[in-house]
Amino acid sequence: MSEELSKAYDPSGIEPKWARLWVERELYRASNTETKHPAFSIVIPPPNVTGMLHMGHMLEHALIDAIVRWRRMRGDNVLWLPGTDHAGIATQVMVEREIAAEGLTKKQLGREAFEKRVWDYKERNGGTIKKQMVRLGDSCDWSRERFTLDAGLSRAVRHVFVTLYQKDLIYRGTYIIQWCPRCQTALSDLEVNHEERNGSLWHIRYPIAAESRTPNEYVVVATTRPETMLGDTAVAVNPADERYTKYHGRFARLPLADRDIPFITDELASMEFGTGAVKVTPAHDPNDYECGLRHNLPRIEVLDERAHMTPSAGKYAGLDRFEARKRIVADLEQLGLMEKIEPHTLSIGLCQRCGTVVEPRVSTQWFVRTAPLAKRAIDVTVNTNDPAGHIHFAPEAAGREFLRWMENIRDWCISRQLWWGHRIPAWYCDCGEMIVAVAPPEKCGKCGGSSLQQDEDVLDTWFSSGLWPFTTLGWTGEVTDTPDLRMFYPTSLMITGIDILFFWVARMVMFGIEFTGRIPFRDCYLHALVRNADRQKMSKTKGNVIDPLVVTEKYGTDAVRFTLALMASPGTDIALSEPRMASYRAFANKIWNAARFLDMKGEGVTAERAHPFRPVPEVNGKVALEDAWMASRLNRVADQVENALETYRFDQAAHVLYQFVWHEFCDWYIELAKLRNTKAAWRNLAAALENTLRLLHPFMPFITEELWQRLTGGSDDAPSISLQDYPRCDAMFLNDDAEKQMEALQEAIAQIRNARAEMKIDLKQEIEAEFYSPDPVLRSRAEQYAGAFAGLARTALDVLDKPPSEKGGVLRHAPQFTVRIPYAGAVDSAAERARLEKDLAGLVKQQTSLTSQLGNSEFLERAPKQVVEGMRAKLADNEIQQKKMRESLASLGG
RNA sequence: GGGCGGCUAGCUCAGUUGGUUAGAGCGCCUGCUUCACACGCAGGAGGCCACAGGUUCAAGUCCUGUGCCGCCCA
Repeated sequence: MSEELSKAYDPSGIEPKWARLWVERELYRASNTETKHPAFSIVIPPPNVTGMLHMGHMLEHALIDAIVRWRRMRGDNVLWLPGTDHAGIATQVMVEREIAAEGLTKKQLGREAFEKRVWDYKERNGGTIKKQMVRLGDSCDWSRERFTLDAGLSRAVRHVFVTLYQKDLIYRGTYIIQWCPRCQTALSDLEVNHEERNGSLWHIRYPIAAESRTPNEYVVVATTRPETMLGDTAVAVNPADERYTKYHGRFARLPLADRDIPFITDELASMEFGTGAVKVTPAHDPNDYECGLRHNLPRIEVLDERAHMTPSAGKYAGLDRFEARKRIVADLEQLGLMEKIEPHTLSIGLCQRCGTVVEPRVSTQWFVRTAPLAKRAIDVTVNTNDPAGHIHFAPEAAGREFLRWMENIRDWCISRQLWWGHRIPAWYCDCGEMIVAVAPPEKCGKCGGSSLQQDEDVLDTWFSSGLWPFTTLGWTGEVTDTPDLRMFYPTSLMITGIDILFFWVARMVMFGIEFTGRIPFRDCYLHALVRNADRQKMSKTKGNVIDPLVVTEKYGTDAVRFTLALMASPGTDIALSEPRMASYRAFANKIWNAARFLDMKGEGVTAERAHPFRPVPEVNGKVALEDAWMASRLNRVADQVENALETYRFDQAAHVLYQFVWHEFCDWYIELAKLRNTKAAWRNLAAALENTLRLLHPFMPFITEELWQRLTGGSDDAPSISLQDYPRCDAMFLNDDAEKQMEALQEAIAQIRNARAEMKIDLKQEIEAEFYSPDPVLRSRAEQYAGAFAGLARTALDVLDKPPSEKGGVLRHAPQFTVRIPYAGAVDSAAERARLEKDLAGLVKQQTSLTSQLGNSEFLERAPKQVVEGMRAKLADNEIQQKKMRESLASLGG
């Protein structure tokens, strides 16, 4: 190691350097020809090309990168393919805003010029994500970066569209759809969020039409949307509702519109809701639309694409929908037609993108017929033998959610009235013919005319991202076999947010099976949302956003990554807080200082020597207990981390590593090495640290790289820790005896420390203690490690070969040993007594429960032998300890 | 309205197929500049595992119901 390490870890001087070098050296370039190692592939959930990374991305990337680095170190041929999404509406809105600042609208600009502006915008802002990902150390293969509007990917989109159309899995039709009056586009059902709002239920009198000849006769309809009444074309009552039987076949006079509308009988009208009579507005309500079809009702549009009243609304024409509502309600009151107004909570649909209340609207759109596609998607999740493969979801609840949605799937509206995206490959001829084709047709196949207009609309962004796992590997529809596809498809794993399970995951599965005949990924891990410390959703408007780059600068990327991994409990949102990140910055600092300590000792380790950790013996030819213990612990930890990562338990993996590094490696192994101070001690310590760094690397890539380079010196053969072997458990090194003996010694030291603290004995003061164990091996270990007691507990240990006979002082018991501190002078007998009594009470409680269980014949018969034996042993220990404690109490007097 | 998940220490969360005195981090309390680290060391306090029933020799863990919180779908 060259220059000295700073006393405190400062990530800012280290992270950018490695971030840059990892990319420059192209360390993470995947090979599509190598066959010696299994391929492991993962495609990035493409962020919005003009966006910035938020905390959710950082979580996602921390998890992906952990898996990817781990797999790579295990020797897999790993591909993490990066890229971005054109994000239709989001991007278009940004550019619209930009040109609005210049006093322009997109219509004034025209389609071509507008599209050019968006591309300009993308050029200016499109690099941010990549820069951020590089900075965070994401180990992806930048040579394979993709964008959803790349030529090949666009070709694929057209091919898929045309193919589905030919198979009648895409159709064009006029239906009622979700419409955002602000974004001026159709939306899929998924893009509408429902929210409970306090509204009103207006009870309006609809007079019976003049032919009834009964003056002032009326029915009351209850509605949450009075402004749509001008578009009513019927009043529905339930066929079973006897209250209204007399109106069957008759008409109501629609107030404010002076039209007669028929009474119809339809299940739409619930006898329990409102008055049992409902107005039917087929042009503006999905249920009414269906009802209108059943009864062949006319549709009268009274709201236009901006949700303003149309000329059909008579004197209300031109008014905004909410203003129209006010006027209509006022006018009805004026006319004495408002029976009553009840408060009512209702669920309203909001545009996912802009929050505007959406408006159901009848229009001609393109749809994907999803049911046939969903069938296979269901099968690959429930059937392990589907020829397309089997997808495994984690956490499992996500898989169940996926299934439920697939089973109730509805057709997908895919056309969007935007100018940014994949334009629908359909052309219309003046003769009325429609041509759907991958390439622009030259002339109409029916009339031969060449005046063809391409469909104005673009496709839902999720349509192209649904193809992402294979289009990014070179699939275009015409090209279906590339070296990348052969090597990396189906991809191994998808890690993405649970919030886009239906938007994206569902569509990838359907498209993947339909077009490649195989599942797009084998495993799918759905992560939860990142919230702030108060469990609030982060939002710019609330101003409670934690910016990943800000906290990364403040605490270091490794600390933030580690926090996210540790908190990624399956199915639980992450309540991210700064104190938490600070504590893992402290963890990084701890690691740093452990390495710094070794650095000061001048102990480097070469890579060869450390693979795997094989402790060198002391000069007497024996491997020291703590070295055998460390070897055992390292291998066990490697095993636990591997199991955790294989099941995507990032939290467990991180937790195990944290405990091991801090409370075993640092608290004990380093401290013992200091006391031992032999060449073997330092060499083994360095080698164990090297192993530990490799174990940590997937979670804390930067600090481990920096320290590993310093520790090993690095080399051309070993340019990065990220290309070293990941430690794996070798059962040869597992050593239960060594672990048990170390634990006993640790426990004895802890007992003495505790006693000292209770007795308030200054640490500078050395004391004496007697140690006895019935186990001769443990006695000899205690003798051998007297130095540890001296160094770590400031205690001169006297190991006895029979239980302490002297009275007085303080006795501490553990199942394996007894410790007596004959330091009578300082004993606070009242406190000691209280303590013993408390412990004793605990033991008595345990004894009671144990004896009652062991006295239960059914327990003895039914419980496994192991459990019974364990309890017997426990009871024996318990009784011995109680006896010892009673003696101690007696010796205290009083 | 339908479905799902959660409720464990002051806070955020673990807790394997039911098995012996329920764990961690942060925070809190006490004492420490012990020559890697005060982003630290040592010690400690703190829990009717939401509530009520049930199954079982044995329940934080399984079942039923209730309450509260959250999410998804309509």
